[in-house]
Amino acid sequence: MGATAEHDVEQLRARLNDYMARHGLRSTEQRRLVTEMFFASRDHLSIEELLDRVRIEEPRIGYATVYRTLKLLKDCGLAFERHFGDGVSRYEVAWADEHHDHLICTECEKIIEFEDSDIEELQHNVAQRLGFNLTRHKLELYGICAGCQAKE
Amino acid sequence: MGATAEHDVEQLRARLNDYMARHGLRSTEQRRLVTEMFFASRDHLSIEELLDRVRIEEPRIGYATVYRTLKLLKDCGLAFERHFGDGVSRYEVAWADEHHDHLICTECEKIIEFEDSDIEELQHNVAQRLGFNLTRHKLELYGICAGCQAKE
DNA sequence: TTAGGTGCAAACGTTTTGCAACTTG
DNA sequence: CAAGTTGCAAAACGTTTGCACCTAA
Repeated sequence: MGATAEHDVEQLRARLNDYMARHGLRSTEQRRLVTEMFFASRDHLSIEELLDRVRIEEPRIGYATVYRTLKLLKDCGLAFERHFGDGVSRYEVAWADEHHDHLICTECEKIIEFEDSDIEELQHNVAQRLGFNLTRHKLELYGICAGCQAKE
Repeated sequence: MGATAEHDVEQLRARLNDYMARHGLRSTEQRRLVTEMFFASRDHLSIEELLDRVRIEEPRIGYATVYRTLKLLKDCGLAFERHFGDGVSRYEVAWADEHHDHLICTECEKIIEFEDSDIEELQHNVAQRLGFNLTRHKLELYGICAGCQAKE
């Protein structure tokens, strides 16, 4: 755990607990384990990848639990679900202080995250012009990364 | 068929025939039917919707054929595959002279297409800055459309 | 004590594949 | 006639669900 660029995990826990309390949901051992593992992840995890990590600590967890827990996190806005072309759903933590889009290399599958507030502003303009009240967006750029360009 | 805003279907056929010739693929009755129905579509078709349309003309076509034909069209760059959140893949024609993104109402599922060259320019800037050679992108804006806002 | 959660396995819906029969070039 | 294509049905895939048992509050 470095000292820089830490996100506020405590805030996520608080938001989750709040949501669970409001909905009469319970804080179980499995749920805590799955959410903590998820909050600690830095990637775009598939259910299976997350399950693998969780099972290191508690091998008896079934994957229905992971599905259900991620659905919960999605519902309370703490996880985003992404689809990058292969058949699987991937999830990433919805940090309160961060929004980013994705730049994906179609050769090596590397995924770079970026933020561009100019683009976001233009998106809001477009939506407004067409009468929409914008809630979220998804921007994915596909191309060949510098490394793969050099290899060719 | 109106006189305005016609796309060049002939060009699509030429590109397809070229691709098939280069890869030793054959022009069958089914393939022609599926591709023509697809080229004539204006929407984001699911496999099932396309199959329904095709079966009006030729009821004996199986859906594996439609899947395989759309994979072919995808491979030669004449069709784009889209995922809008429900489980199904949707396809749209990759017109050479057109590019657009999507604005999706999360209430009524209405999909509006738009183009914004300013956004596209910024996308290219971002990609360039990160060393990528951009080949395509996907931008989806989600929100509530004017009609659904009024209803609430 | 009871509403909610878990783990398993079966069910689900979409997509892919193996194969024998058929077509295209 | 050789190689590609089709239609069917079965398999595969990721995901969801029903249920009996368990557990947090």
